[in-house]
Amino acid sequence: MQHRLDDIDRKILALLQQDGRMSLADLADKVGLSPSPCLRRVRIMEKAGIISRYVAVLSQQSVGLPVSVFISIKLESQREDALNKFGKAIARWPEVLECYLMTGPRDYLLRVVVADLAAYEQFLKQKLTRLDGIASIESSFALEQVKYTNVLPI
Amino acid sequence: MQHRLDDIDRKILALLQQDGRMSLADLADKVGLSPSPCLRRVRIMEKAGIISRYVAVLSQQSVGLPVSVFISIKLESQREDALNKFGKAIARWPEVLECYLMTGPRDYLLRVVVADLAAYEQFLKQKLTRLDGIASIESSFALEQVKYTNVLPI
DNA sequence: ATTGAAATTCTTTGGAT
DNA sequence: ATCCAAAGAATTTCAAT
Repeated sequence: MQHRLDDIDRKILALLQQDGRMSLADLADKVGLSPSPCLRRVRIMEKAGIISRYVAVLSQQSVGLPVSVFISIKLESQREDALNKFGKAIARWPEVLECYLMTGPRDYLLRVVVADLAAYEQFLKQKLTRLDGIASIESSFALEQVKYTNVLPI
Repeated sequence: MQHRLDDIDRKILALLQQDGRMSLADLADKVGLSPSPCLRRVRIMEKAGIISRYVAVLSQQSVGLPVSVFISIKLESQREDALNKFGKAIARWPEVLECYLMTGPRDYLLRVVVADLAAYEQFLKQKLTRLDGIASIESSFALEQVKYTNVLPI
């Protein structure tokens, strides 16, 4: 699973993180290879799971889902099965874009994306609060997305 | 800037969010169009900014950056120029993948990605705490990324 | 707005270094 | 491990509906 990345690999990753549809010819050119070894490297990194997937990133605004809500959740029990059960339930809901198990007083941190406050209320009432084992919920709203990138500082 | 999406558009977006490299032939087939009108729709949504970009998503683990830290920051002043200045400084640092201006007692919420605790300490000491105007900082660590997706529930 | 086919460009394979 | 060149796919354009 461990794979030693050299400078060319890192350059390929940096470029593909910025433009996942860059043509192989361009990519090869920019890293100083010809297309076939460049493709070879890309395929190796895909198979190794270094490149997980290629996706289109949409604008939340443009599709009518401008609101990000961060929800901190404390469970009644931190036993592993309780945590796992909760995690699985959460992961099924499409409104939840990110979910982290956290250190500190709160167990989970979620980023939930909705159209407006009414939709958020619906999510809370019809989904989140119907789960068993929640001790407390705390919500904060994002007024502005100042930065949002997938680019890892490799 | 407003663009009315029909069912086919939404289907295209759903598919491209899951696989940004799906071939046009496949995509067209799955939404019940021939390639050219399908491409037309994609191009329109790209130009309208609905599709912001195409990217490769990497595994944090595999590239040696397994740690996500959420940092809540309160500023001394919430004046617009103070907020903007802070936002711009934050956005420049590659360790910061996400940054939100928030409601409530904390002004900013950041997701910072690092290799380990030592790298986090470096980030704090050499970057974040050197900014003027910070009243307080609070960090929580993600033990596990339970869900992380770009797929918006359109 | 969509079709279907032609033209172009890109990806992918394989033999040679 | 990389290069070059040929083969195979895919994207993109355009005249017609």
